[in-house]
Amino acid sequence: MDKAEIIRALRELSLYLEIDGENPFKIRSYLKAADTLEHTQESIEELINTNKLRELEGIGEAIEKKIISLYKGEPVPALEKMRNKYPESLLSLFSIPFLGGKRIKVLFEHLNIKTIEELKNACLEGKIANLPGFNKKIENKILKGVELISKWEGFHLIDKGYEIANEIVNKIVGISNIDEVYIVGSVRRFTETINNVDIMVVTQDKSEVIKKIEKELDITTSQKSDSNSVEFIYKNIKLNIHFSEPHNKYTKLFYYTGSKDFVEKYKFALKRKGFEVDKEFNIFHHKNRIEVLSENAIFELLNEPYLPPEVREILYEEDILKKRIDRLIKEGEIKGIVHCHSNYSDGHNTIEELAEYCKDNGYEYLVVCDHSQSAGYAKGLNIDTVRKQHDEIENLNIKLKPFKIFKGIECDIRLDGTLDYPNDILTTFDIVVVSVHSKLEMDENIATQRITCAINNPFTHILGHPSGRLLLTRAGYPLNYEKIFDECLKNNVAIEINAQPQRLDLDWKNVYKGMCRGLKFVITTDAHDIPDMRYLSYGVSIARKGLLTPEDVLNTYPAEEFINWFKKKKR
DNA sequence: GCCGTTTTCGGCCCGACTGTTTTCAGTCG
Repeated sequence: MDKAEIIRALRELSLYLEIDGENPFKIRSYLKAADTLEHTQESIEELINTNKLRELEGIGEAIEKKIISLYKGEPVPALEKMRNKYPESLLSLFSIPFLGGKRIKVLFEHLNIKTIEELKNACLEGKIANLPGFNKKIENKILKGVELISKWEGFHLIDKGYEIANEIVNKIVGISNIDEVYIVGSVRRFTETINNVDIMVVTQDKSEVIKKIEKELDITTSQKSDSNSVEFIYKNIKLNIHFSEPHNKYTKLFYYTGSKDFVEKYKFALKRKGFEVDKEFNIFHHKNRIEVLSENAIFELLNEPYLPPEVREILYEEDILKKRIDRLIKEGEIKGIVHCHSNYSDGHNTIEELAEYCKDNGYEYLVVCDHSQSAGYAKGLNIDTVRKQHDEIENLNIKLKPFKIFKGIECDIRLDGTLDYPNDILTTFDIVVVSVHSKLEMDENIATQRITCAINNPFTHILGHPSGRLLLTRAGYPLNYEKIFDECLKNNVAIEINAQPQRLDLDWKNVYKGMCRGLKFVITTDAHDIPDMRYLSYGVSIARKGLLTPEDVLNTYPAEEFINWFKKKKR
């Protein structure tokens, strides 16, 4: 087994033990060990061969033994026992809100419920309200959760899409008879979630290439196909391989990148200009096929500016789009990394390690934002720890000069809209990011009021992950965005674009709307370790989809300008 | 399960919400 599979097995075991009613600390120890392994740079081979597993936090004798067995592909008795006792499909029930190990066990033992489908039917028949640990309200909440999960079935986060798309490109690009390979579809356009990966292959020998791709990817079940595309399932994701020939690769690149509505709009515009467009997006003029030598050439036919894939959507006002399209923000323009967690709270790196990473990668500043005191689950900082952290930052600022570390905090917004520290502590931070982490079940009025109150707090600088959504897991609370945007403008508060792939919050459509109202943004990594820093590019893609330019994004500003923007605040 | 030790075993992250069981179990972040 490789490292990822071992980590999955440890987490699987912890879920089984939760159903089995084991000691909660034992359950947590497997999760902790999996977490540690995930955040360790060394390969699993190295850790085992140099006997270093036990040196890692949370890995003792028993878990070490299990990891070694898993690595060698030998059975782990504890895991085998659980797999024999409970069906594997039972674990999928953990994705439903309000279902934990205890209730899942009751469902299994009383009604033999093993799948989400069976759970849904039992809810609809009103069978679970009377079970021990359940009631009518919980039954309704579970049914609601099941319906949400079903809506997202088959969808994946964009990072998974990228990972799979790149893996496929790397695997097939060397196949003889393939001229070129492109990532197309929603992955190329950077939608936050995807339900398939689209790859376009340029070849003159389609049937031969299909066979070779099947062999290379070890997939044989071609689900359905037409003359241009073949559909497979690869690692649980729907994979479409589209084909083009060298002479029509750019029109097909445009066509398969989409979005569907965007392509339709351009097709219509071409027809209005006197061109003919066939089903495969070949373009003709007076029956003569036009040689299209780049994607840009399609835009030129319409005297339109080239639009990068991220903005090939139907949303924008034409004049706003045209004014901004040449100046869309680029990743290289980001000068400071904002909202990172250190090992003071639930991050895995020291502040110095984070700062060194930023420095080495050419950034000018870092804003450390650990969790505030009421976030006990994430080791939120009490007041003494805040002071200790500030001393450390001051010392590091002397050591690392001219690199600058700002004292930030991700401060919880409490249910009544107040912040999680008294004013005399809030005033010691350079940057206060305010976020909602708990009590998320709110209607639009309550949520808007709570967040408005936090925006109006004189110490607030940035509103963090505004919607509270976790993509494909949790919808987040509804908000009156117009009101929130206006309050931010009034109070000189910026809005975060959180680049974590499960958040991507603020949503790009709202980024566009906020930009139109004149809001300022900060693209943050919300990194909990150094590898998480790679997500910055995701945040930049969301900003580009929202048509942001560097002027709209405060962390493209040099350190002094960045911090001065917030000083305009009236206290 | 792990960890730190008074090296044999107690503590481990915890406050808040929910529904209803008026004292707590289950779940969540």
